[in-house]
Amino acid sequence: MTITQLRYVLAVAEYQNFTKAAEKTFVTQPTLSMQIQKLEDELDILIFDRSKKPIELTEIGLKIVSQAKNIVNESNRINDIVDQQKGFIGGEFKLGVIPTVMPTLLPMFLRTFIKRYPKVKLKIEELNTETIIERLEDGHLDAAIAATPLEAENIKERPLYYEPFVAYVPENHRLYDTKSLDATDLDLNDMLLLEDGHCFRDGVINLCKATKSYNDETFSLESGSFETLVKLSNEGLGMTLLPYLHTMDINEKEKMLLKHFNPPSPAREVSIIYYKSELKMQIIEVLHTTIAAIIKGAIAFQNVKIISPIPKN
Amino acid sequence: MTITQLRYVLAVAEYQNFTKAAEKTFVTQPTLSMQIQKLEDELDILIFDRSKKPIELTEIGLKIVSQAKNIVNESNRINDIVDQQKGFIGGEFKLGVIPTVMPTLLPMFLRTFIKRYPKVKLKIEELNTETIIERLEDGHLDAAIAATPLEAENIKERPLYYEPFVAYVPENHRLYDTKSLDATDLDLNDMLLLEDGHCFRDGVINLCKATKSYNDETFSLESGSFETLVKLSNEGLGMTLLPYLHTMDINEKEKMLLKHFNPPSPAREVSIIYYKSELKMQIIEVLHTTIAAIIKGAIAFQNVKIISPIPKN
DNA sequence: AACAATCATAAGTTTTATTGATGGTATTAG
DNA sequence: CTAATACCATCAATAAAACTTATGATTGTT
Repeated sequence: MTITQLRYVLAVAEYQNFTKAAEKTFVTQPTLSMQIQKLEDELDILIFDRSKKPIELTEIGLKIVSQAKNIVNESNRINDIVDQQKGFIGGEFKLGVIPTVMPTLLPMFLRTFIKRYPKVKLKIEELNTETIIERLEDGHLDAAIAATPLEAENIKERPLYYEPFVAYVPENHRLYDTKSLDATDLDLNDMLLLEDGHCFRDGVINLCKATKSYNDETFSLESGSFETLVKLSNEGLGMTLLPYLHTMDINEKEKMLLKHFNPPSPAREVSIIYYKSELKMQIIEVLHTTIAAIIKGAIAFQNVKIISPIPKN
Repeated sequence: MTITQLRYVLAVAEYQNFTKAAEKTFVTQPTLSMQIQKLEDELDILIFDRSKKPIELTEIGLKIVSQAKNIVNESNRINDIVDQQKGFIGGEFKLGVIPTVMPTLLPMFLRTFIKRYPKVKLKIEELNTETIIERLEDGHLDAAIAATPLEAENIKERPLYYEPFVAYVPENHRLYDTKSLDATDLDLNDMLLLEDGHCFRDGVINLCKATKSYNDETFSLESGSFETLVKLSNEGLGMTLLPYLHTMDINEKEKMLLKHFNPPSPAREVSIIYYKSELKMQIIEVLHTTIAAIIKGAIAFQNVKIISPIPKN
């Protein structure tokens, strides 16, 4: 049994296909066939049921894959240990970012980060929370930035900042003349939301549900970007909520229409999250430090109430 | 990096000597030199400081060894998984047993066990508790039978049975005429003990200390076997304590001199113990079942008070 | 100074991993 | 029903690696 063989097994298990797995592991298909057979011979069991299309794991194969992940993870950690000892911060690092954080946070810290840690080859991908968790678990992401708390079993979280929700209330809206705004004033029926799949949408729904009953079918208009949401709002289609950082780059006229909540303002917790194996922890560490430091200049400390990003019911 | 290389590193770290490590891993010394150098090159660090005699681990080498143990352990577990799936109970199994359990317990279960699990190649070694813990931690033992609780960090315990202490009181002893015997009646000053290093000795000392003050220097006579102890006792040199199972094979005349304690009788807890990695757990499982079942016929359930086998102070 | 112990190096051999070519089988499209 | 396709296994050849024996270098010991 070799670590290489275990890597091959993991690849085939993932792609359910020897040919694809071979590409991903940068060897030819016969190599995979032979090495996996060799392992199967050595253990005197079948890991894959090749009669099924696509290929399937056998009962014992499932257990072996699970253990193989352990072993491969633990062996990857040797490199981490060495890097840490050398004080080396570098190598490829795959970071996932949720859509509603991507455009505001990234420009703020990216320049600083790559200047400070030029040896880190950051690969950033915009993904929704669900996909992020999957990819953290299968090792396709090293870490991610998402709204928390997630209550995901194998995922650890380290909060970066707390971003208040800010209301954008157009002139014709029932709340336009309200001097002071509370979360309890919100009503899903006259509010514009992001389209399904955004955790910020779920956060807002949780926020409203917490205070009012609502009718599931009245969400009439939805969009994928806050920019569109603001424009739709200007057209008199309802108010909307924006994360604080997004309110910094709308124009002056529109800024007049922003209403901050009375403290404790509803807010989302934005964290760097990573798989429990804690691989590449040094890089996660410096990412955390860099982002947390930069955000401190942008969001003043406030009394906030964290809204869960997970859809309830 | 290969699992083999990691095994070599562990061997050299253990024996602090390439030549000896080579023997133990069944390869020649140049193989070790080359493979370890190759790993060091790949990681671009030095694992061993070869200038020291005997050879020493570097700072980073220490961390790598610790992680290598993880990896090797996890990879050994693959075989366990396969065996478990196959329902196979077999292979070499190294069991340590403390001296005061060895002669009574072993004859009781060994025949049954090897008959029931003929594929298990049991290697049994008599060792004191301290050595047992070391060997469990470095993987030279798979499990052991010892008096518990041990409060050893990386060792798990599963109690097998509770063995009462029985007093052997010769005719001239101050307690000879006592009808009912309590732990509080004991005094280290007129008692014969096993020589230093036996945990049964420590248990007895704990038992006495719990009730009476004592003088550390009065232990005048000590022996390595209960048989000798009984004979010395017959010579009028004091009473002694025996574990219950040892009282079953002394002669009839001597049996008259045995005094059982009033309940709750002081007793030792005898457990099967193993390293936290839980390798070869299937065999540990069946050992536990076999021994516990057999002992049930020999020791009736009693109200007992467990005495710690660990020397206090 | 000779010796022993111990690790490194070198050269040659054996073993293993990998590849490109090909074959067999099941599935799908025409 | 046949041709095409997708996909894994097998084979033979090659490249890479692991390992061995022999030997050298260094260090500490008698």
